[in-house]
Amino acid sequence: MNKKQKEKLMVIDGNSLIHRAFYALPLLSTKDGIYTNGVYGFLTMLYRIREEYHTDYICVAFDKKGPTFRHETFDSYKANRDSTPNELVQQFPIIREVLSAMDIAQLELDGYEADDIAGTLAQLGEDKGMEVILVTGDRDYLQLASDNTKVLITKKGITELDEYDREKVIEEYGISPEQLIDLKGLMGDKSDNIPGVPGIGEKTGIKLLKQFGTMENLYDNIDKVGGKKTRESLIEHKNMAILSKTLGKIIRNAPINITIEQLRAGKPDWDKLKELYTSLEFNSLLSKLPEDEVELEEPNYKTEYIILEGNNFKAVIEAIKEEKAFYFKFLFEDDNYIKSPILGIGIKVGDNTPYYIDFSQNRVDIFKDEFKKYFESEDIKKYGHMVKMDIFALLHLNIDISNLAFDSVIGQYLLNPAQTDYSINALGKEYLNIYGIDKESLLGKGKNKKSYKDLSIDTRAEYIAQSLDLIHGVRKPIMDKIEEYGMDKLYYEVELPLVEVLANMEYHGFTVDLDILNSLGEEFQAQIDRLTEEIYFLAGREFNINSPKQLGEILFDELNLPVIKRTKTGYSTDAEVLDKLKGEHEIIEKILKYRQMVKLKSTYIDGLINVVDKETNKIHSSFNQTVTNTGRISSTDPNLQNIPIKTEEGRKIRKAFIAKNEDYILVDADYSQIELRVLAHISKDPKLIEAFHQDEDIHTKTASEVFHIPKDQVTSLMRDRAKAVNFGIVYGISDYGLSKDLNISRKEAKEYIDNYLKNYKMVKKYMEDIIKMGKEKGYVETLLNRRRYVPELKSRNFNVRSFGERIAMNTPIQGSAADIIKVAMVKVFKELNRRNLKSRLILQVHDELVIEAHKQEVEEVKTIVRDIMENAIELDIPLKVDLKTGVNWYESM
DNA sequence: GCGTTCACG
DNA sequence: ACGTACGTGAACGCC
Repeated sequence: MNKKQKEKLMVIDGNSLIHRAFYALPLLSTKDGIYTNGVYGFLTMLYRIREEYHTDYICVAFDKKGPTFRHETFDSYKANRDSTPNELVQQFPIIREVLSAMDIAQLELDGYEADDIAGTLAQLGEDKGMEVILVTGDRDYLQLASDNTKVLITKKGITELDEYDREKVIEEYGISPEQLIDLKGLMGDKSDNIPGVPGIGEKTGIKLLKQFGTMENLYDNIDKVGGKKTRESLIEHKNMAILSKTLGKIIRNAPINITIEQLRAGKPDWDKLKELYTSLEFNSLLSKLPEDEVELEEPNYKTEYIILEGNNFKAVIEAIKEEKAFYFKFLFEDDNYIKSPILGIGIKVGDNTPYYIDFSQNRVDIFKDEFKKYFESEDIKKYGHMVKMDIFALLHLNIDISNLAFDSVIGQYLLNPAQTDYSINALGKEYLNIYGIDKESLLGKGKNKKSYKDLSIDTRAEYIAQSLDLIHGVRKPIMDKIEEYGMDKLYYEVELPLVEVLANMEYHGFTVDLDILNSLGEEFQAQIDRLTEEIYFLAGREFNINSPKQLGEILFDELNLPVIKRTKTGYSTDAEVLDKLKGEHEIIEKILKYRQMVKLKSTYIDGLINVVDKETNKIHSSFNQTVTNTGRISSTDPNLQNIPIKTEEGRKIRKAFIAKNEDYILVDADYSQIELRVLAHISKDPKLIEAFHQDEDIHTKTASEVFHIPKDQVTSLMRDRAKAVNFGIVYGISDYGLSKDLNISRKEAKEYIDNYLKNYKMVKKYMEDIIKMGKEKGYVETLLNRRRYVPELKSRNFNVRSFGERIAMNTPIQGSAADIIKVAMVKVFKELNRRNLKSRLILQVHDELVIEAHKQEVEEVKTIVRDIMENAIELDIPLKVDLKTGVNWYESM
């Protein structure tokens, strides 16, 4: 069957929500005295709801002024209602204007109320097989709840909503949505002045309906009603009961003249909305409007440039010597600089017009002859953007850069590590309001995307020149902020020098043995083939085991295994679920094994073989310095930071990672428990500090504290659990997370955590303080003043806020550990160079460095690396490094 | 292009 | 009452 996503319709009761907003908020007004609290509250709710429930169709229903059929049926309907206060009446036209600007349909109907419109549209929607969402503050709507219609009712205030479907109504009231109409007939409704039957309230009403089902059936069997008084009242007020039921029933077939298609969510008039929000002084809503329109995206900056031909470099070189600094940027054929030839270079000095040297016709040699010494000069500063690319090019040209003084990407990353676009155009927009030449308009996209080499030399020059102008423009504002935030040390001593280290790691690469990868691949493939047959046999048919959807059908529809968990698209079949199903069917273990093997084969065997340079047998990963929110480095194409180690089969892949030739060997240095040591230092917890000074086994120690038992009686199960507790502490603990990890009850998990925090009191205090500080300042910091902003801490949404709290607890720990190893990397790199050693740093895996060491240098390298890593940053606890050597990465770990 | 799953620290 | 562990990247299915 075609399971197309159902279309969704939302109907909002305008009157109800505006009333709710008006009474929930203080009487706000603009400086001109226009009351706005109802409008503001309504719009806040509207934004909130639309964020959570994305619907294809939306409309707002209003009550029509004047009498309705209910007044005609019953004179005193709503007779006791206070009239709407004038302060609120004024606000209705404003709301209507805003809704028009949003292009949201508004419906009203002579003789009917908003709920009748909602009821009718819900019926129409359900008939068309849609999912309907009704939003109101009026509990009478619950009679409309069904399997396909959800009713959202405002709880207290304006921010929280309860969601009801048929099941939830039954759960809460014990009777069905339809029976709520009968209930209203029996008990009446004070606010609408519907009388009902005197003496019958909610309790009695529900009891009666549970017994008799409907009001009609109740009267047919009136003798069976227990309680003399109730029975007599029912008989006496039978007419009123029936009338009340009629009044309370929401109409589902009102004569509305509209098709659902007309309610499709349209395109807002942004200018009009901006004008309205400005005049209403809704500043928080202004920020929800999209940034200034696309029209400004046209380039608004004209670049000048000079193309250097022949041998006339005198002017540039004089300027460089005079200024003692220059901006530079290489142009590659395409963005993948690791594989791509170099096309040319741009150079700019101070405010001067940028120069461009194209490398066609061997002009690269001329460039080298003229400029190498300035790149290598310690006295001349170099400024750039994404300088790692440029250093990569310089390494190709055998130029050894000195005095790198600015990289705009690195600067901006420190100012805001959460940013995703650090392109020079993005920075130009942010700092200079300059909209530069768009790369896409230059090269196109998709499969017809051009390469820079398809561009004329003039276009190449203009493009590079503009980048240089922008780098020049953003340098000062970025550096001012770096200094203002106290991050200059982190910038100049850690991040900027690290750029060169990473470029060298990428350039050098990690050698692999393809024979080993190939033969492991054959082993894995044989297992996959065998498992595939077995799984097909056990399932009774062939299917795509790799498709979670098809696998779900086999397991839960055909084999009828219990459903443990669902994803938003269907059954979940992840390892956690399969683990719980292990005892239920022998197919489960086969699937787990199959998944593991497929992962190893496709990602690590085929994936790695794909990226090996077949000339040199080397893999050149990219190490990205501006991706993570915490300060860690990431690795792509391929990711060398997640090569398997936890299972023996996977771990064997590391046998393929080798030193470049027989004169070399791998040295692997990893920090022992760096994050817990950092926690000890930051929290200053005396017990934790003492434990590390004694070099105790920290998980055993934790187990003995948490389980109140001497260390020599700690079992391996206890140690494993304590280890999980320690992880939890580092991640920002929650009993739920720990209980899931250990497969224990939340109560038990909470006991572990409480015990931990009772023992490590300063850790507890750290957790509380860091959350408080993060909330006050808006960000948290690492040991070296690296910042991460945590706006989530101020969220009113519990989940978002809790997430913020875990970020606040975890980031200083994870980020400080990242600071430490970065410092160590820079120092190791410099020291290997200073001593003119042949050994090279080739990989970092968060708490581990891999060095390809010359065999004659091994002992020296080990001493250097240990010394530098253990003393990278002075802390209250010792840092400990484990060192191993081996002919491959399997042996050296 | 997004969702699910799973590899690592 | 709420309902998740922190940080990443790649392969694959599916639309």
